[in-house]
Amino acid sequence: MYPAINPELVSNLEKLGLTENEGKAYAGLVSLKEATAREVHELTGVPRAKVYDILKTLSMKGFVEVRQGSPVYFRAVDPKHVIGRIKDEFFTCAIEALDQLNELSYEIPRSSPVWCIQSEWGIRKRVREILDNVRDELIVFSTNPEFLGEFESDLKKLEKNCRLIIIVDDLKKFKGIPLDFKEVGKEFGDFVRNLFIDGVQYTEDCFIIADGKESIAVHMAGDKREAVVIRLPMVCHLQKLIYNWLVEGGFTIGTHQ
Amino acid sequence: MYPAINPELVSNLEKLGLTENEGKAYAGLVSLKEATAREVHELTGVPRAKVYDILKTLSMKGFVEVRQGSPVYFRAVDPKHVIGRIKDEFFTCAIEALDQLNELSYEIPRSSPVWCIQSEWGIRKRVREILDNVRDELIVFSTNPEFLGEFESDLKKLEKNCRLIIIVDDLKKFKGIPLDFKEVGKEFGDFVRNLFIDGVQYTEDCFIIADGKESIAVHMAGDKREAVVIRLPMVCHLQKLIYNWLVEGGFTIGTHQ
DNA sequence: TCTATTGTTACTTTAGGGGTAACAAATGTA
DNA sequence: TACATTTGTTACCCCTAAAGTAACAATAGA
Repeated sequence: MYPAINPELVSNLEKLGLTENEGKAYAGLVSLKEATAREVHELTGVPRAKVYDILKTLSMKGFVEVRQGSPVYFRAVDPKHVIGRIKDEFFTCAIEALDQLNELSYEIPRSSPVWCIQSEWGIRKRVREILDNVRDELIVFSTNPEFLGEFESDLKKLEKNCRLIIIVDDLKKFKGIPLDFKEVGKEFGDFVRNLFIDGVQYTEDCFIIADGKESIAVHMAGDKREAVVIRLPMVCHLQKLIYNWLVEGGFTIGTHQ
Repeated sequence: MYPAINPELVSNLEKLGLTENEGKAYAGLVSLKEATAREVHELTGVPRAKVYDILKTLSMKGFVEVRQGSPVYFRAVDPKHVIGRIKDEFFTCAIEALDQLNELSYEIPRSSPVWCIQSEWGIRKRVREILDNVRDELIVFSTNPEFLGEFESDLKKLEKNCRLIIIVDDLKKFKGIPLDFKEVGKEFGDFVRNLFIDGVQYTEDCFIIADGKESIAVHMAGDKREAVVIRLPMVCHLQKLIYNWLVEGGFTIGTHQ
């Protein structure tokens, strides 16, 4: 059993670029002040056949001084100098790398965290995922009872587990769904039923905000369904807007069972 | 052939602790700003099967941000932050290692670069090595013609190739050796012939200074021969002392052929 | 439903570092 | 001078990490 060199020290020296045996040998020499290779081996456990090459490598790195003779004596260079040298080289390297990276014309992209999903199956799967991950609160807005009806069972479960708010444009359309609904004011209802963007009519099948963190907007663009997933920080803002609409816009409060 | 990421940049990032493929992927992302895994693969050449795990590893290290979706998009964290983080961790490690090394009670050893040789053959071999390595100047002092005579041929060669100064305590003793000698003053001669250290008589068979860099002192301690090899910086000082002795002490100048 | 793309897994190869045994050279002793 | 001991070196083996490839599973789009 070799008397241990502090394993943490060896680990730190490895992080600084030395191999395990180099770290042991150097630490051993620091401890012994001046020593033969055999003494370094006996203290540190570095194999005797390896210790000569390792000390030679350390010498070539400038971390160890050698006194030729038989036996050869080795002496550690002052740790302050060794660590200083390692730090300097690392710094030089870091600055150079930073310059090279900066030359790659780095710019933080400004695009918000938005993804488009264009397949029907993908949209439904993602909606279901979002519903599955709700913890505290879910806000739903819909103008399409057929689409919303697909998630009736999911929503029934959520009623029990979190604060569920479902807002629709027209209560009459959703009376076949056994859930509690709120209705937006007529003005807003008319607004969402008459959305045109670039000559294409949009209808908002579903807009969901989960826990104020993530939202998905499912809409028809012309005759193509598309979903957009949106994350922080816009979502919280949208959430507040919708709450405000609830309070200020005024709308018929009705429920169906 | 993949469009190369600057190999020097990759090498620098490796020195900073990233693997080769991690460095390539990170640099690729910095260059692309925001990209899919396939785009990173196409730019950098990192194998497509590897690139997902590598980007995930970089993400866990905090060097890359991930936007979930299909496909997943990746974005590089600002290099200034990444390199700053790496430097901070390295610094912490370096300081800790230095503290640990200092706890080993390191002291620069004060012993001068001196080695002892105790075998007759070793002494002769080392003297011969030193004579073989002379370039410009050799200073020899001796009180033992038998010992000095062993190196007559070596010294004859040196006469032609460098500045050779041989000083002896008594010219008469060395007349059988075909070399030019100088004789020390009587006072010094008496001194070296009557050296006692710890009750043991020392006789200086030979003292050699080669090129002002290395010296070997061969002496009898009692009835045991011993050699001491000495290196910088004391040697230059001794050399100057001897030169001064030559000039100031005054000694009979004689030569034998 | 089929095709293309994305993402993952399993396997192989290479290089570097660590360990051991044995040998050559040097030193010390009788 | 010969022998024993110590010093210093070489050859070989093993393991791990990283890199590369082929194939498969999952997902998205038409």
